[in-house]
Amino acid sequence: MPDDRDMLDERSIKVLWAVIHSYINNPDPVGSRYVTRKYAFDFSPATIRNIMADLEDMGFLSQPHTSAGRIPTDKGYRFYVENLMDEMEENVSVHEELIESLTKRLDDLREDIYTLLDETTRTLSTHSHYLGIAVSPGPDGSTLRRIELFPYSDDRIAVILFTNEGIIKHKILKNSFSFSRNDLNKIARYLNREFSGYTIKEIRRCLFDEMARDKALCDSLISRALSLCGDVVACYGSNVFISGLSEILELPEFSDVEKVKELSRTIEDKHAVIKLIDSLANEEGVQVIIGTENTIEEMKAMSIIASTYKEGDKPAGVVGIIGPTRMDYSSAISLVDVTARYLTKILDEGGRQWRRER
Amino acid sequence: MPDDRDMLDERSIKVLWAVIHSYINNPDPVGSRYVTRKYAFDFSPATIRNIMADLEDMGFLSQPHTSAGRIPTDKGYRFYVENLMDEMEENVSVHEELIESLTKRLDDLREDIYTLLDETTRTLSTHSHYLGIAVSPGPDGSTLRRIELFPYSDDRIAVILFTNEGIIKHKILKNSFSFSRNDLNKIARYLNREFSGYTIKEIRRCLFDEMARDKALCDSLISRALSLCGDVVACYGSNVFISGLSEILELPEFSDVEKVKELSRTIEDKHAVIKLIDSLANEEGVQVIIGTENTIEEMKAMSIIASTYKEGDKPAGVVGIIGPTRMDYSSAISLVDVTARYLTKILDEGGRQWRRER
DNA sequence: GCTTAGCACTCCCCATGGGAGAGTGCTAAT
DNA sequence: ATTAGCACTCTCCCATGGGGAGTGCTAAGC
Repeated sequence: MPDDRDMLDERSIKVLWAVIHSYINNPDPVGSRYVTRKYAFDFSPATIRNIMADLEDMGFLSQPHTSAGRIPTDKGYRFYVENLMDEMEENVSVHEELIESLTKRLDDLREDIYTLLDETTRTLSTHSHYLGIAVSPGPDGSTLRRIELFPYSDDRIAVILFTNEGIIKHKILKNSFSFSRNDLNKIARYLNREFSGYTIKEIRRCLFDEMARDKALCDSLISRALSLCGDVVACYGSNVFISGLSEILELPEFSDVEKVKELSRTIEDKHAVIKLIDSLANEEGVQVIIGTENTIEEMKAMSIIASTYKEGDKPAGVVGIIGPTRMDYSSAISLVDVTARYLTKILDEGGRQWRRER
Repeated sequence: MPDDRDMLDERSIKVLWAVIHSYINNPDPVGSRYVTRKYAFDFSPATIRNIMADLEDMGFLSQPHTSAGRIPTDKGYRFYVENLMDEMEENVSVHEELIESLTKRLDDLREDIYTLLDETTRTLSTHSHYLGIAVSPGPDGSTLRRIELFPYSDDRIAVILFTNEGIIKHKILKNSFSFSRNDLNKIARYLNREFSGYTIKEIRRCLFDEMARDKALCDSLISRALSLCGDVVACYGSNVFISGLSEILELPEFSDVEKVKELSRTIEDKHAVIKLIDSLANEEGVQVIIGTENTIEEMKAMSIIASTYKEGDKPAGVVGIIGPTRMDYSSAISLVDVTARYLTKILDEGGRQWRRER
């Protein structure tokens, strides 16, 4: 909202920033006297009071009750994130430490992205003291690298799926036919030739078309191969990783048990979380969702910082931080940014040799 | 403690049972008047008071403060679990419902034990309203069914491990040699011939012996095969699944946030949980650990009901429930019992055709 | 006209204290 | 051995009131 930006003079902006800055560090309503003293304004508390009253009228601040100090509204935080954060603060890059910690913890895991993401959420949460969250690539983020088949028991076969992103999925399929190992090798070769390099989503669509079109075509091995592939690809979904509950419980926001219950119910519901995060999956760079901007009722008191990590130049999955609206946006944002870039780099190194021109 | 049993006459036992029964349903200290009325004793409150005072002297009950009612001690619960539970209560088998729910949710998952166990904890927690917990088979619970190898990239190979318990582990190994697919097939055949049917732990020991003994023997393919196998087997560990935090937060025990923090810290530490559970892994039947009997400091206020599930007749992993000491032991125990048996059955059906005589 | 000092006012927070209620232990009577 | 009666203890709840922090408004000052 560039309008808002224009509505505020230098002085108001400074006051708004001071209130938010103070409130982020300490969740007490901020009073006029405190602002003048702590932030060394050349005005008396009375002047600051007038300014704060104006800011409240404009919707940037609010009062818990008459005769308490002001606290930022979601709109206030939004303004802060968009206009104030960078210019008011020299962005201290304490991120060497983070990168070091990421490197140390993640470097061995680059072949197994699920463990990798799980560890990532741990690192995010210990560094931010909020919830760390990660979503693994879904059907349109994962590119098939290879598929392997072999007999598992008399009537079952094992399918192993490798993707460029380092995801390894296995599935045991019950099959009415019994395939010889040779058959399976042939099928695997066929599927690899046909589908590797495509995303799971593309493969799904392709299978769908193929089957619709070629019902007549009855090369039985191929049609069996396709249906096999369909079975595996059908249940391909994102995984969600969240950690740091004990971190976030330390915040005064969660001294009320009801809040804790609400939060734990929400994050136990993976579907809700995926829905929440997926809307961000196609945006570039770090996304910030503040409080009520959120779609999930139980999360209206929380903010989300998220960014996609990529495989090649295609968005794969999402990493982020969930914390209270009173969040240290500045460091949270750079934390998420650095982490997403780091994951992208890891995937890049792992996937380079495999990426296929199309 | 058979001594205790003898120390208590019929009447005292009835009172003890009444106090525990009442307290389990409602966490208020139980008074003498309440006991006489609610449990239809033929004595006056004064008599009950005397009995309760005796029970307190013997350590079965305690008072939060003078002039409050009595609450059970851990020793009281222990006595209840060992002597009173079965005889005082007709064990209502509401477990058709549970089995149905297990069947519905788990039947499709029998080939993937991790998802299976995860769902199991969910079922356990929704039925008990406590925490559901499951530990997957560790090195001495898992029997190798099959090992598969194939090239993954120039300098890496993929190893897939199947166990009788339905565990499928994959690992990407960086290797200084480059193996041809043919080599890998040979190696896999060799390893399967040599090791399938043995537990991971046995394989570890065996590898160790072999390598020590046959350092001289330098059939290079075999020695490479062994070292390959060693790499995979080395990092084989148990997984822990826990769910139902939001269930357990509903209990009045957790109206204090400190308690919640403590609990969430504890269950976030998988190592501690494994340590806690592993001690039970070799016992038969359902185990009950009450409050301070526990080794972990933060869990002294909790009880654990756990049972091993088996593969064949060998204990594989553990399932259980974690709740407050004031737990509905009776139904928790049969819940865990039924669940463990069900898992055993599923494993049995999946593994029968594969079990190998030795 | 902007700024500020002064002041009355509002509202939260917390310590205090008293009363109701529940339950006990003891004693004396049955 | 059991029980009625009673004094006593302790918690919980609520009402009360003072202290403190902060506001809004008004009128005076630059």
